[in-house]
Amino acid sequence: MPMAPMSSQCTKKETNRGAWTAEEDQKLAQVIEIHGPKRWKSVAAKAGLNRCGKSCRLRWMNYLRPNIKRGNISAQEEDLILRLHKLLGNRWSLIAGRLPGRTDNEIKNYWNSHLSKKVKQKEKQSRGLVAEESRPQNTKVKEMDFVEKRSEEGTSKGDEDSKFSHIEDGLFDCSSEGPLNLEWMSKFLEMDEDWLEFA
DNA sequence: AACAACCTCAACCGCATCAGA
DNA sequence: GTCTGATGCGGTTGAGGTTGT
Repeated sequence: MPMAPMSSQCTKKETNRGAWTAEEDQKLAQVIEIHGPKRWKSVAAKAGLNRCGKSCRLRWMNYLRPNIKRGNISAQEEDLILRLHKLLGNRWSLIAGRLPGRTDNEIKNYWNSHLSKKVKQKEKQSRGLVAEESRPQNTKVKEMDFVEKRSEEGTSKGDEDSKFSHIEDGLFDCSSEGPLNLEWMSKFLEMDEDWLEFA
């Protein structure tokens, strides 16, 4: 699939662009099997691929990596994405990290094509329902308050990450536990509003 | 059948951050 | 401390597929 002009990092020489061929995939997978998924520039060179390292990394991460699930996002996964997005915002890589076999790109695409519409619709509906109740606070508002509170305390962009750090690094970090227990995560996320209230 | 409008998703871009020299 | 290249991330694009007229 031909794309726009070359990025600055791929201008040095003529590089292949657009859709990957099966042959390219095979070459890339072979080299990564031997050398591992690092030093992408040299991986591209070793594989004899006329691709920039960035492109190879993306292809590996989103398509060739082992244990990648493709398509058919289950209702449970969808629910999890919705909850995690409510909690973390557009931090796709973090959300993907909690969904074994799913990539940030896939989740981002799924969100943009399916869930964002669903959420908007839901919001519209609930807005209509709660209009009379004049209830000013929903979870999102609470979350924004929390972020604002933190920024008042002098948190910068770098510190913004730290507002999640106790979650990410502690009880929320499942990376070391092998395959994620989705049920457990869903249950945990049921606590998200309580957590935001607490924060 | 033909065309338009819409949808999906692989791939690219630009920027931020990290790591090593 | 600074520079530079590598890596990672979120946003965006556009080809190809699907659906509607």
